[in-house]
Amino acid sequence: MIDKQELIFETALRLFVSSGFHGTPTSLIAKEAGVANGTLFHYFATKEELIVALYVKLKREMTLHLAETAQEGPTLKETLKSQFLCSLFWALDHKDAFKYIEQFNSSPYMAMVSAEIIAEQLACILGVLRTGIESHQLSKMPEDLMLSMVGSHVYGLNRYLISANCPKATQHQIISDSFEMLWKMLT
Amino acid sequence: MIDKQELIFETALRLFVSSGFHGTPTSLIAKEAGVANGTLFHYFATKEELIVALYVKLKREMTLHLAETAQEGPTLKETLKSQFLCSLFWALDHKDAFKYIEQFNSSPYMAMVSAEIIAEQLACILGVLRTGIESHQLSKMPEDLMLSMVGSHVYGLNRYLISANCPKATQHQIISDSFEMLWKMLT
DNA sequence: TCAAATAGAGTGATTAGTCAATCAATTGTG
DNA sequence: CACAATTGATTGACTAATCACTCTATTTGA
Repeated sequence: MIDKQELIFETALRLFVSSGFHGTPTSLIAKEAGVANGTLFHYFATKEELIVALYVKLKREMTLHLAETAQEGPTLKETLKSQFLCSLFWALDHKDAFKYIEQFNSSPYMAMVSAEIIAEQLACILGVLRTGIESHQLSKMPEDLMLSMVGSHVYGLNRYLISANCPKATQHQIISDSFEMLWKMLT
Repeated sequence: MIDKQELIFETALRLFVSSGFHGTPTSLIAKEAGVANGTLFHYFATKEELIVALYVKLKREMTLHLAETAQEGPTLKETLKSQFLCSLFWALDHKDAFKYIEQFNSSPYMAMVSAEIIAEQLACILGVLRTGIESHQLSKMPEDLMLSMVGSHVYGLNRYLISANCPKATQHQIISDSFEMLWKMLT
């Protein structure tokens, strides 16, 4: 038996990214997912609930992947680099997911995500940064500011990689170089 | 005589930022702007046209402000710093405009803005970066990548400043420090 | 006098969400 | 094992409301 909820999620992701929240009616999502209109509302009470649930799901998947894949290195720098690389590789493998997260982040729907959920996503990287600041390996600055800087760096680099569409080897080189830039910036 | 078009722009900005594109009907924009429904469509043929026109207008204002305010310094670093500071001060003074631009940037409406318009906005900063790369004062890397990095840095810092809501003096210190970080990263 | 600006009621299409009716799977019972 | 009983998933026609946009009449200003 196919998982209809998952089907709805996948279809919604694709449509929301290509046509926006407004531009995709729930009826179309249901149709393209091959389920009945009512089924969608069996799983999600409102369209808004679907939009938010999809965001939380994608973030969870990203965080989970990071937790499973990123290696704890012998030095702080290597640990951070591993997280950096894993995040970017995940994003490159999940372009739609990444676009959706960005779109959602700067939309008013973002206000509907509880602080706990947000904190849950950041815990992993926050731990590393905090250690770095405390041990004076990283510049002393507000945690949130550093989080914001690192986050923006990752997002910006990813946007470039998606738009530039260069070969894999070049991509890896750029990602690696970018990490060095980031590291120089943080220390 | 009050400028109704400007009134519509201001109201639309406020409502779109607080409720999103979908969440704000044109009828509400007209009502809150104190004009008739038909007047809105006298100035903008469609809702989409209003959304895009508002974006272009805000970007123009931002670019114009930068062109008027940023100083050409004796060194490349000082020129760049001036642009950096001016951008951030403008953003702090126009929080809604900044949020709107972000929201628009990562929405499918962005695809409706012509390449020329986008290039027009970037010309100013691009000139400085290009000079820097050519004169080997900045690291050698793709122009677009550097643009993306600088842009993200500005956006990320601004998001932090808006959320942290610290006193003016602290803000200025953080902005100044952040520029040093950015400079370290680029060289 | 005329064109542009403004008004606001009206319209047709769309859409989020409902609901009553099946269907499939599981569980309880003699 | 047979066979109700129960539960939750699924359907798709339906509706009430909304919304983008139109139309026509009126006003304004040069």
